[in-house]
Amino acid sequence: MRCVNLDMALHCGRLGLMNAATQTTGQATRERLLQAAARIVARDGMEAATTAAIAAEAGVAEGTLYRHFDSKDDLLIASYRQMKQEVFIGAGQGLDTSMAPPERLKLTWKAIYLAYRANKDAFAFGHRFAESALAEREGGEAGRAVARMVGDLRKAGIASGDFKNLPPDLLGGLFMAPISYLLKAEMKGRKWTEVELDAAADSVLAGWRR
Amino acid sequence: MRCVNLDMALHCGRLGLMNAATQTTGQATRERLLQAAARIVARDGMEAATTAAIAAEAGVAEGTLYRHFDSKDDLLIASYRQMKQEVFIGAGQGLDTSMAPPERLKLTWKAIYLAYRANKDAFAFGHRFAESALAEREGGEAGRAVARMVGDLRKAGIASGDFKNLPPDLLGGLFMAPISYLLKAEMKGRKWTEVELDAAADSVLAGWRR
DNA sequence: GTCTATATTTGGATAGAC
DNA sequence: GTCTATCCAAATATAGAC
Repeated sequence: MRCVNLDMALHCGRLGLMNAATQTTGQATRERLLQAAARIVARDGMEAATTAAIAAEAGVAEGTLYRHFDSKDDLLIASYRQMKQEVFIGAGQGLDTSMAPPERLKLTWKAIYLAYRANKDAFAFGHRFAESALAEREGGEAGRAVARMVGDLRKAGIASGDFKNLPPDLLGGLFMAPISYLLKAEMKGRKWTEVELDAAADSVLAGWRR
Repeated sequence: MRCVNLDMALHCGRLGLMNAATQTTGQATRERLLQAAARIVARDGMEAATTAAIAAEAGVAEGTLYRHFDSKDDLLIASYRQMKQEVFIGAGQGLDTSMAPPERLKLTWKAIYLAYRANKDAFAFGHRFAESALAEREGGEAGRAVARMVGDLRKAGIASGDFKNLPPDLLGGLFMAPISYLLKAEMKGRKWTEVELDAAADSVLAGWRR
């Protein structure tokens, strides 16, 4: 049972009655705050991510938040960076970079799509955060991993003569944009079949091909 | 000179000193509120669109807002619908539906892109609004015009044998997603050349082609 | 390191004069 | 229809006990 609000906190034994054993949970608390923030934004939007809501969702007191972060905004930014990191570690695993670029593009595209789909909360959070004014304070560091992945792919394909020689950011856009679009549709209830996903990957590939 | 804050309002003669001639500005005030809201969201994000900020930007008192809208949320929704309406009226004008589907796709794609680019505020506002929790209350009515435009195009191209027979929402996504992506990049300072835009339109077309 | 309690500011919305 | 003045609730952040 998770401690998500005051009532449940009673049952979880965390109402000012901590002993020496439970007091060394500093890192764990920080972690719970990061995840709580992401969960709330994903579920109810940036506006809903108040300090009170985040603390309640994490099962800690509001004041505790400020022991781990300087401000609410700092917490949200930290949460965003961590999420991006985790999703792309997952997506990058097991991708063979030695195969032919067209094939590799399709597999990479699907891998990123599936990584996000496996964690829709992460995607919803990321999207909402990115559209908020807070994104400007983040500095864009979080997106660098994606850019590198796509950039490597592009180089290989241009070298092999498979892909158009277009700027990396343009090809990156043509690659990532449909992923976002399809995932947003999924969040609204649309279920894409395997065939449709494959067709989408084919279309992205067709857009890159010479 | 526009009356955007209290100081300027002094010079514009609107501090409780309205006469018979200026009192019949009901519709104009409503209009200014709609535009003020959009401008603030575009510039500083949804979080910045407080009743105080909107009223100040429109050059009216905070209380006046509630003479024209039931709530702040209603005002934002109304503003969003009006913006979508206006942008797509602009984009749809002068498009020849009798030309060959591939050519027509490219021109339509560019027309929508340019319509948004001509009014970046509208695009920024639309995007931020769409990612907010408020979007769920809007009902999706605003997007129907786009769906129809793309749907007609798809039918013509399938009939002529030019396009793949994929679901309308999938093709719609492959069509619209790059537009959003490229515009967001422009808002961050990237300038797309004519050649690059044409290449992007070609890629979208390639994705639709059989 | 966490909690409770509280200070302070800001936000949405209303009342009533003109 | 608009303004001024105000109410009330909610939000961020801090203080101080344990």
